Amino acid sequence: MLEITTIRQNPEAVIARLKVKYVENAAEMVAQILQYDAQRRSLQQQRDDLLNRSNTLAQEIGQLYKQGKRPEADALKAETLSLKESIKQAEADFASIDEQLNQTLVQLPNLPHELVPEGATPEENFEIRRGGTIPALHDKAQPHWDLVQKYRLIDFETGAKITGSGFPLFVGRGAKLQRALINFFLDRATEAGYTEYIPPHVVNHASAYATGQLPDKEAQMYHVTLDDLYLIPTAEVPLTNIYRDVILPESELPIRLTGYTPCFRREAGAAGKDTRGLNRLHQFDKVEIVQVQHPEHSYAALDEMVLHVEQILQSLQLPYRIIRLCGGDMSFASAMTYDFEVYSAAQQKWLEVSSVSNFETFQANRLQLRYRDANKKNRLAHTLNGSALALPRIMAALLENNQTPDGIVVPDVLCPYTGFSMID
RNA sequence: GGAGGUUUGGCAGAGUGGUCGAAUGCGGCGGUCUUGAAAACCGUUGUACCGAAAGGUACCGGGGGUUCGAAUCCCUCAGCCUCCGCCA
Repeated sequence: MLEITTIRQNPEAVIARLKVKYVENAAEMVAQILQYDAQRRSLQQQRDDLLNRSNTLAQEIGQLYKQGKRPEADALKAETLSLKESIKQAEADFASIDEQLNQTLVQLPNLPHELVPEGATPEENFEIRRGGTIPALHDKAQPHWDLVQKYRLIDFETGAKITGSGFPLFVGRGAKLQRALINFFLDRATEAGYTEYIPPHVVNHASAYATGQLPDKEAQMYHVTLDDLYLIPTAEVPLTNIYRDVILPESELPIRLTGYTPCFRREAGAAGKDTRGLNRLHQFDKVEIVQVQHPEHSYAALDEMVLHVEQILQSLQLPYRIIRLCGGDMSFASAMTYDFEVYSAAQQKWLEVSSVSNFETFQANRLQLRYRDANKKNRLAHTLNGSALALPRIMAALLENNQTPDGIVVPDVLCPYTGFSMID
């Protein structure tokens, strides 16, 4: 959520920035917000004046009672009766406009950073660089969904039987390889200074709201209605919410967190689209990295996170490319996002395996995550997060790219984790 | 799941219908003293919104109610603790 003061101080700049994200009705929304804001302030003044009068009267009545002046006190009570009605009305008016202001405000996306390229579709994203080499596969190379069957690594059918499609069942060396990747990613993150957490996999309404999953993306989450809890779509939600309603001493910044969790996504409306094999699942594993940063250092931190992810891909020897998303392709809450894609050689496709974003104060504003600066002023911190990394598509690319006529070669860095160097 | 207790400022802890945004202690910050530090002493020390300012308003776990007036009384929800039950 944008800060109301930013909009109040420079509405034109806000509208101009939102154009980069192709928000068509930005001008209308901003105008609406400014109008609500003005109304809200005037209504607060009215309400506060009435409350002030009521407080004064109550005090006077108390004094009069104390002095034994009952009749005088009772006379004053008469005024408070009508005052009560006005206060009730004033409070309702204020609450209603406050609610409307908030509802409009949460619908406004974050402002993109000035380096974000203008563009509406993924075609207009900006490729930063590439790394690794695309392997030349042998004649009988297969896509991963055939490989996992051939070597009995993942059983999609039984997963579907137990739960439904998109819930894979990992088996034997497939399970071991998955666990190896999780441990490998976590070790890289903790070596880079991230503190490891194992958070709850289910969150309440307040947490889902604070990181922006609610109210807009409710359909993306599995909802446990009996307890009004949500299965996490990403570890970002519980990890970032550790710092909800927190004021940090400036000296504690930056904060670096990591955690492995399964992620649950309903993917409503995505049925049939790239859903073969591991490409798109309802449950998948991911290691997430999160940073809480001083505003002055958040973009350096973003670069650092990009480098972190890049080095992991390099050590796995996967061909990758890094893309800076254009305004139209960026998420609602992000000010700048880098996507990582790896090349899945048998599918002959680039697959998104990580997304690293700086949210600046957008998320912190909802979280009420602040730090106390040198002048003892509380300021919103910057939050960043990224996948490091999402497992399924890494697994898909590894299996496809490393297949040989004799079996699938396990990358060197993973062998200590798997205990085997070849799947045959 | 049942019974009881509890939830107050960074922490500890008082307050049980009016002058309480809230005593006191610790911690923090500033100062005096000191070559420096400690100790001692003095001062200061919550958050948010409105306002040019003066000042105003709200917040004592969340929500609602009683009352002219609620941290204090009532209802309700949640967290924590203890005992019982169940259980990995």
